[in-house]
Amino acid sequence: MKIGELSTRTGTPVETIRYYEREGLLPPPARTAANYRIYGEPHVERLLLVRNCRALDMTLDEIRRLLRFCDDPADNCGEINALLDEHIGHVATRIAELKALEKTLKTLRGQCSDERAARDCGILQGLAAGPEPARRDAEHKHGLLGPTHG
Amino acid sequence: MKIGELSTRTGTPVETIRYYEREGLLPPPARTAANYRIYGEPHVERLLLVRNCRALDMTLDEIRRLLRFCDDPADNCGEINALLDEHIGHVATRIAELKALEKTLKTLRGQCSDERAARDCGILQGLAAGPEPARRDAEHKHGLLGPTHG
DNA sequence: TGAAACCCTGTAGCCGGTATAGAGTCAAGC
DNA sequence: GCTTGACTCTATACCGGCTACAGGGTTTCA
Repeated sequence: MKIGELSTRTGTPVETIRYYEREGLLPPPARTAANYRIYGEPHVERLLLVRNCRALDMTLDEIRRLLRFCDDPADNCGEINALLDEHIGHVATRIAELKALEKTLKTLRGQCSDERAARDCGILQGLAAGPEPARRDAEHKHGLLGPTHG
Repeated sequence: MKIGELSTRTGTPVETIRYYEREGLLPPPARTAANYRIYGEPHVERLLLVRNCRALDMTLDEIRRLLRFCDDPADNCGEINALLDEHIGHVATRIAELKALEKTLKTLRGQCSDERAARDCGILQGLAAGPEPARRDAEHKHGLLGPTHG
């Protein structure tokens, strides 16, 4: 099948498929005389595996590590377990961070209920003062967990 | 004060300060004869406000909208309240998404407890099958809320 | 035969920075 | 007055994970 069919069968944009190939997540497929990529069932399976992992918010690097085991199915799977544990840790950490954030935001929101002149707005004052002074110095590193906004 | 002092006083890397200036979050400061940026107290306050907002995971665009009210303090602050409500909504949505993710990941993790050959690993099998088939078609758009990993 | 739909490569953009290269400037010590 | 080192400047490239072109070539179907 050509790339368009692989795209519809996996729900993956064509450009993303080519991107994954460049990134080494999909092996370079055979080509027709006109240089069109030609895929088979194994490619479908591998791409679906990649997309499932992405839906679980794994990085491409984590996925690359996982795919090594598809290529060497005799290897001990301990690393898979470790990788998943690590990833679950990432997600849990991020949830905790966001919950703290939500609390701060709600407190801040409570400082101004009605509509006033901006200079009297408790929210703006709260933001200028610093909602959580301790956070400021803390380098604010998410580690592998990025911000909420893209 | 020069940019280095503004940097240490606000815990903001020098490059980031220049970046904020380019992005219109900080006004272009006065310059010395040697073209060095010179800042005063108002710059410190404004930069701290920006950094506080970033610590709350607001986008630079949201912060720009907020800063308009610092520049026009007589304006009605209704939009500030709306902006914050919207942002709280973003965060709440992302928390819900991550909790669902965490659940899926934990279920998946439960499929392989001991160390076996990768071909027999329940996790890898679960990933190949697709942990949550319904998600696959759903375009998987986070809206304004990005992935967990940076 | 000709138009539409597909495919190719290459490049640039998104966000919020971070990290360089290469040059200029300033303060302190000798 | 001269050197050393810390600071500053601009400009540019890079990160992840795509997405969106531009400018071509190919296939398919009427």
